Amino acid sequence: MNNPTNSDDLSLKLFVVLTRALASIRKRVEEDIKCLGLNPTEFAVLEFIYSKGEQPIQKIGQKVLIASSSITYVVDKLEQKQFIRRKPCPSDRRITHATLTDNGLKLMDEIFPKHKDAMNTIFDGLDNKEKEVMIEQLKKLGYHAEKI
Amino acid sequence: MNNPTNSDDLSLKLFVVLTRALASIRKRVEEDIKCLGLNPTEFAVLEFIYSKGEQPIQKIGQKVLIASSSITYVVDKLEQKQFIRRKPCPSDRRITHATLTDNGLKLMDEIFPKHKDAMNTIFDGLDNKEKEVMIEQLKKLGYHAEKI
DNA sequence: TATAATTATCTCGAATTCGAGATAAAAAGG
DNA sequence: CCTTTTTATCTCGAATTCGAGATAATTATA
Repeated sequence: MNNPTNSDDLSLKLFVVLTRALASIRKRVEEDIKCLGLNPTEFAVLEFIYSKGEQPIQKIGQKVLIASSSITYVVDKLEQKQFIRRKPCPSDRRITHATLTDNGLKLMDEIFPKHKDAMNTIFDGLDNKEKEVMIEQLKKLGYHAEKI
Repeated sequence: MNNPTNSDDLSLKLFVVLTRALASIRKRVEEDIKCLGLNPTEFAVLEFIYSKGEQPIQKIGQKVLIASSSITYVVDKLEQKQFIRRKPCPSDRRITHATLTDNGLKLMDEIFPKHKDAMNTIFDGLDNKEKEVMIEQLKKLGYHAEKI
């Protein structure tokens, strides 16, 4: 327990535990989503447009952390599934917006509340206070890793 | 700050922060590794064999959390790079072990200490006490998500 | 023992992601 | 106004991962 070599490997161990915990969590989140014929990236894109309204494709990519070539692919898929539509921007012809179709809006109105419930179930291993603490600590970790 | 709607979305927020923090961290870890011509999965496989000695391919897959078809692919790559070698198991002819080559052992002897240093730098946003707390909380989260 | 179930690995095709580079439009600098 | 730089999106090919199913060996069961 208080083995002196322990502190050497705390970072390694934290990395492993972090990776595994998020893998377990993702598995559950994915289960919640894939029965709708969506993968996590597609859901994240819909979620972003749902909360912020129509968005330039490039902004979406930044938000869901994927490369520009990948966001093109995801938007293609969502357009095929009729959940979003591309809409050229009148004031800047480089920009294409993605906007929810009626279909997409109806879908999100229906599934988003359920999704939040599912998330609360998945994260029920911690109480609210613990979640708040972990959010702060993760931000610290993330900021630090970002600016190294 | 103490907005009453806050607690509703704590799980959602924790998921986002968790995802982003790990993404930032992974970017750094990947930088540390890719200059060796390895990707994170390949490194994890080498790390596992390095610490545990030669292992059945299937055990490696379990440890690094990838599907059986993927571990075949990764072991192929590492064999091409001459860092590991396949070795049939004499007592069970279904099993193939993967073992480090001299090359692979030399590589790991050289890079593993450096890797640990890099990890300590990456995780330097938290002190040891905070890391220990986070490890425990993440385990709770992971166990819970696992057994839902 | 013969049959069924399980286990370990592999093959194959599909899905998702990336990076490099193309194209086109807008902005900045002279 | 012309050139250069930046920005937004897309195309293409490669890398990585997965799931379904094949094969072969081992173990369990009738």
